[in-house]
Amino acid sequence: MISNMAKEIVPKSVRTSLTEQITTELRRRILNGQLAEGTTLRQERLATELGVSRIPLREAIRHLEAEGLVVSELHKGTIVSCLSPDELEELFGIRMRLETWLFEAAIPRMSQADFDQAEALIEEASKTGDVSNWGELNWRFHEALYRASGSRITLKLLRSVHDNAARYVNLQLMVMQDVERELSDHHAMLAYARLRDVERGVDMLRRHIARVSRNLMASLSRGAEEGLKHIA
Amino acid sequence: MISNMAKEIVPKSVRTSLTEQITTELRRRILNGQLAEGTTLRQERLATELGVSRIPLREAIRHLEAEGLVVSELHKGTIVSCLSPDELEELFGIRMRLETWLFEAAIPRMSQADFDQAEALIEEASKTGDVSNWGELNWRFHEALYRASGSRITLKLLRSVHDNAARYVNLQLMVMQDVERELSDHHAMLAYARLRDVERGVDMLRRHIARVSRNLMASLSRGAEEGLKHIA
DNA sequence: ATTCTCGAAATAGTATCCAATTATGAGGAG
DNA sequence: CTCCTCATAATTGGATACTATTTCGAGAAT
Repeated sequence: MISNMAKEIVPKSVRTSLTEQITTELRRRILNGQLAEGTTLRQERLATELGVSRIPLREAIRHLEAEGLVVSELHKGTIVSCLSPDELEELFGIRMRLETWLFEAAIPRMSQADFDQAEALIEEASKTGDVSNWGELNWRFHEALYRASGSRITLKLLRSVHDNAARYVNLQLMVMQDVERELSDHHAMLAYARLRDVERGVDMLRRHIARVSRNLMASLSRGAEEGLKHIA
Repeated sequence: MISNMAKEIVPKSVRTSLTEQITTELRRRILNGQLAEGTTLRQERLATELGVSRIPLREAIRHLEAEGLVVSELHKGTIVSCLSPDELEELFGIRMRLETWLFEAAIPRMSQADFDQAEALIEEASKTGDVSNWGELNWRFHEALYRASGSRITLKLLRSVHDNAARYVNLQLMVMQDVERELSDHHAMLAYARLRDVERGVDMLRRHIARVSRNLMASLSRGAEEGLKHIA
């Protein structure tokens, strides 16, 4: 009985398989740039480094492949995937269509707890100077805004979309000016949500996504020009 | 040289790993109902039956898990996932937002080959009496309509959404009347695309998705009532 | 009838081995 | 010097055997 209760101290929901832990770790490394795009994932090297065998490692790689973060080619191995500017823009197109939908459904249903959490996440993001986990905080803020919509599946899908884009967003210089603009957008969206103003809130979100996309694409093409200069 | 050419007779792109083959086979079984929702996937039994070892089988299962077709619980195994009516409706919501977007972008760019392929798929679907692969043909038709949009990522994502819904659509009685209505919708969408009439084409698609969703949900609630009657 | 215990069965993970393919690199032909 | 060839190393893909946990159900004890 006592041993049984002792077990329950660690609830089942937090016990995770090794595969899942490896997936999370590899995803983290890809998102923060530790594993840059194009890097090949060597099975034995990674397995040794992480102190695991190849079975859970390979399962984790398959999971990341399904998420689009890596691509495998038969007998050649797995590399961190590389998105073209068009594909990157496509991700923002998906965000635009799905997030405005969820936000519209969520605003009338958001609870005080939702508001508080979103507020806290803005706070946390404005305090931390660490750029490497901006993507994580950014996603958690957006998720907090949409969770009340109850759209579990779409949220899971959107997290993957955010993950795929976050690498490049993080990669951008992301000057402090940009960060502050993002934060002020977030403040505004939350404020409209508090007022239950669906129309202005959704419109704010729409312009927010459009601006982030535009800035990123502009930054990318600047980077491409720099690259050409470098070659010349 | 000659041996080199002989190799090329089988292009690299069609050589697939065992993991991929297993994934496809399991997905097929889930979609056609051979593996009903709630069924547990026994690793050793399946591995023996398919004549493979557990390594590629487990990788395939992880892939399907990422697609949402199965869910795993630590130490308990993997079962074919089960969607609630709300979640099913959510899938159609995603389709509505993303497919209208893609179709709008695709119509001005569709080639004669795209039209021909879509036409052929309608033909094929109207001839075959086999309901079990209606979902596959249905998806391939829609994909043919959207491919010209060039949105590779969104298409991949939508295929997964279709797969998740197809099980339930197939499960429905899907009386011949419904099938004919679907086919006539498809004909109309293709016709508007040929006319490059974006507005009417997209509107047709929108109503098409809404009707399929409505029919499915109605059929489900009828089924639930039947279930209650059966209990009583 | 309820609870407890124990053993069977399944999953999770490790270690090791082999086959198939790809990458590499030294050496030769032009 | 460059390009091609071919043997060899490295890597992935897959199979097998084994151990450790955990779940779950049958039967025993109360």
